[in-house]
Amino acid sequence: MNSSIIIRAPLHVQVAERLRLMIDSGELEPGARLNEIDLCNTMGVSRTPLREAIRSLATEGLIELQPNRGASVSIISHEDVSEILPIMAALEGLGGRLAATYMSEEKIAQVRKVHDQMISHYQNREVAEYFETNRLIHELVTEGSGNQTLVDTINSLSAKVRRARFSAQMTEESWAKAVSEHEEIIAALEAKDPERLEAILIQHVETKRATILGTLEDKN
Amino acid sequence: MNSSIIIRAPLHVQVAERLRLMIDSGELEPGARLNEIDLCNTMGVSRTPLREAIRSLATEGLIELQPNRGASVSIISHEDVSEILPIMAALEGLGGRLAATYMSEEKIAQVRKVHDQMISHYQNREVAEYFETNRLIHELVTEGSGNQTLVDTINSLSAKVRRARFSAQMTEESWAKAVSEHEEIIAALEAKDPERLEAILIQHVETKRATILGTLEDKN
DNA sequence: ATATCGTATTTTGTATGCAAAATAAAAACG
DNA sequence: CGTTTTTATTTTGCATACAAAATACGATAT
Repeated sequence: MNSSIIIRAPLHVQVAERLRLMIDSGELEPGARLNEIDLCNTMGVSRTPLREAIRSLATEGLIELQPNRGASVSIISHEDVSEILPIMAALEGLGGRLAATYMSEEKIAQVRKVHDQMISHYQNREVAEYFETNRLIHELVTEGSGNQTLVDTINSLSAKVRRARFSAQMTEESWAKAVSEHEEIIAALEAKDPERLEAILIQHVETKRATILGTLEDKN
Repeated sequence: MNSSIIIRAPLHVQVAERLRLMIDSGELEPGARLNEIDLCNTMGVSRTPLREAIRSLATEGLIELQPNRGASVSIISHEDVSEILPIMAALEGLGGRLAATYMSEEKIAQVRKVHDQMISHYQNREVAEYFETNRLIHELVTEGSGNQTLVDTINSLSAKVRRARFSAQMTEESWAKAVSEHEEIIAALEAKDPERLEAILIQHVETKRATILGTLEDKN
């Protein structure tokens, strides 16, 4: 009885993941057309699984389909970000409220640990590491809600906003504000104060909104 | 110059729509396996577009994929509904808040009209018509937010909950409560009171949750 | 030189074919 | 008989082939 059977994911799933990565990393820029044959060659697969993957990403909204004209990486506009952020605020707020209620001590301690790392990265001005730990904290808090549908929904929206690439434009001032809000987040979480955590997280997204919309170049 | 070119949707889109309809109507029951060849025959298309459509619906969550074992209509569990409804509450609340702020007088009047129809259907105990007008009101309010991403997100979640088919179990009491909440919804909208509309809509979903979870049979 | 038309090439859309995996059926064994 | 093993059938996964649409190119006319 071998219970550890290796089930390798179907090609269309692997391809979808790889495409997602290429889009997220910027290797495939917004607006870039996806030539099926080229992608098939670089990935070493046939068009069938590639096209299936493209359809998936299209329903996720990462890719746009034009009949008989192929697919292209969807362009995230100023307006899109304006629409998405209020939704994320509401959802992160909900996530925080639930997390403050249901999260275990161990998980909270883990968030605290990552939080301290993030502060350290902030002090050392290690931008990439800061953003990664920042992202991880939000992920951990959201997961702390115990609501997987919520996690998935937020991740889907978050992936779109991330592609706007506003990060570089962050000022010293807005950065400091974000960090101070994070101090409040961890405090509310440790105090297990749902209403407070919800309010802070909503405010936090509002700060993010101000930062992004102040600097985002609309390429439409 | 013919500017009204008829662009017929790609087969995989048509197939996806048809599958969505079959799932929503119950023609394809939760858990039902999707035999590719059978579906190809009934729809008169080849496996390629069918499979592309299946992949799309899978990423939407309407269908579940098992590697080498095909696709089946995903089963909406008690737990899924418990996860989705708080999210819908937050999002409908947000939608209402925005709608109360931005919705035009004309649009509000339109909602009032449908609301009055709904009340009439309620009084005549016309269940199907009641549910349809009810759904339409929520759709109009959400659309009144002017946030298309929000509309799409809510619709996607709503489609999943709808498949739980709890409607028949609605009691006279919970029905009356839902109607009375709708009176408050229309009042808050006409009064253009964002906070109040948000609060009522959140409460309204909570009422729905109580109704559903009290009656939903978990088939897992 | 520019514009327009027609042709060639590329690219996408759909169907089909083959291989591998899973399921069902049948045979062999206890 | 029931259980396992073997074989056959079905079903899915992936690749390829062909058709239709779109794009690129070039020739012709103005």
